[in-house]
Amino acid sequence: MTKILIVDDEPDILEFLQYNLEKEGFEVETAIDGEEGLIKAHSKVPDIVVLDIMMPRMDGFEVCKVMRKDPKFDNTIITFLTAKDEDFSQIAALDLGGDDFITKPVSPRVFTSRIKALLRRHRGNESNVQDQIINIADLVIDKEKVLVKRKGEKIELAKKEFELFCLLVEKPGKVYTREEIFRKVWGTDVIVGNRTIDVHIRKLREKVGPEYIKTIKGIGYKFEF
Amino acid sequence: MTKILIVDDEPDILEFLQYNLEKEGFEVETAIDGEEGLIKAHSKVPDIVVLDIMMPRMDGFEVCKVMRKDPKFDNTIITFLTAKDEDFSQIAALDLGGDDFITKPVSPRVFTSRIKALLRRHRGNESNVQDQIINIADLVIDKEKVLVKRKGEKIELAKKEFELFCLLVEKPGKVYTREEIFRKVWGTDVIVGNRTIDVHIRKLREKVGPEYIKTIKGIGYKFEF
DNA sequence: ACAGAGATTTAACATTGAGTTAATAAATTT
DNA sequence: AAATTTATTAACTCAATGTTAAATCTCTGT
Repeated sequence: MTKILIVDDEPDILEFLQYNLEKEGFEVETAIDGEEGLIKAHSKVPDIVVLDIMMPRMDGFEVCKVMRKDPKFDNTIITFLTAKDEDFSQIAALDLGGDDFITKPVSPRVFTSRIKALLRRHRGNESNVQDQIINIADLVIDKEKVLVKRKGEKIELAKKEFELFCLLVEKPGKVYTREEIFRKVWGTDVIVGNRTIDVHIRKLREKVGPEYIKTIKGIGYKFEF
Repeated sequence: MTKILIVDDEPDILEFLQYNLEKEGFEVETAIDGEEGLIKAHSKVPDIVVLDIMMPRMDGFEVCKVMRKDPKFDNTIITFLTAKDEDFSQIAALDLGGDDFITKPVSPRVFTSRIKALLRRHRGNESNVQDQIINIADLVIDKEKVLVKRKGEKIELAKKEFELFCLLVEKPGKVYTREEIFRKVWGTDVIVGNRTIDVHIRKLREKVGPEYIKTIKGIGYKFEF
């Protein structure tokens, strides 16, 4: 399901856009100002954020700037809503890392088709891709690309390391016993010595940082942040 | 969808042209001066760029000159907008690698039909062609011509090589397993030995350069830049 | 149908590095 | 402090990948 966050200080517009997008099957969140927008962006990690530029408390440019610094939103499309005559803002919008801007006023048909176009352009199809990307703490784990990013910095993991890390990350806090890890990562038929996991855990701690994987002595390991 | 970028310093003209072209089903981007034009050209890689000549910050000639140096825009048509009396500029326009010029003022009907004519001349038909051209890193991949260009230099790939390369390029970063590659390039019915892919990858690295295709040991290959 | 050229596949061998082991040190529990 | 569990390190192993050349297949033009 594609998540869209709309941030605008005019309740009418919010309602109008939300109604139309939901009719098209999108999952819509709204926020009434920049600060609320940021908070919601962090909790939901939407696929697209639509930002009005002029807003109280924190304008759209600020929100975009903050978001673009956070690698958590590397896979998030940012679009601005600009009044037709604010030409200046259109340049700024792209400079700040915005992907597009939509000029107000806009018809619902144009708006939704614009959103769909953005999704098409940015990814293969408008859904079922984001599931492959886990966003947690200051990490982005992209299963399709077999890649972990920490604060935007790419970390390359070997196959087993990646599989092990995914296992732990997918249930944060859950403690996995060695037996469980062997079963799920190595499979039932392979038999390896019992120091093997330790070595992999060590490499993970070395590569992604020691703070994420915690040892529960006598039981196993867990992902924590 | 055919993408058109219009660069002009008069907002009225932008709006006027945008409105008319969008009505005809084109995807229109606009920019208010040469610099913004260049930025947008780079991010969107339009099929046609319509450049006003006299603009603040960077004039149309400059923009054209910069674009024509970049092989990324080899498949982009550049058209100038000139005032009726500026004969001198019409010559210059073509010398600089422009494909056509349109004299202002212009009626919407004339303008859109002119654009369509350019598309017809330059390619088969007015749509569904540009999708066949992928622009990434310093590569241009033209599916119709079955041709890869690196920094403007032509690289001829054999059929299978080309198909394999396209597969990887179309989702940059995504790691394709050997099984996936076999299924998508060779099809389900053909069975070939397991060194076949390696040999093709080797040839690709030899022809287009070793830096684009990366091996993820134990998993597969990915395109990266 | 045939020759020739190029594309594709196979096979044989070389190389690499992920995964494992084993030996030892450190930490924690009893 | 003895026992148990985990961490660390470096060396080793082998399956996966890289490389090369030769064999086969597929076109294309005559």
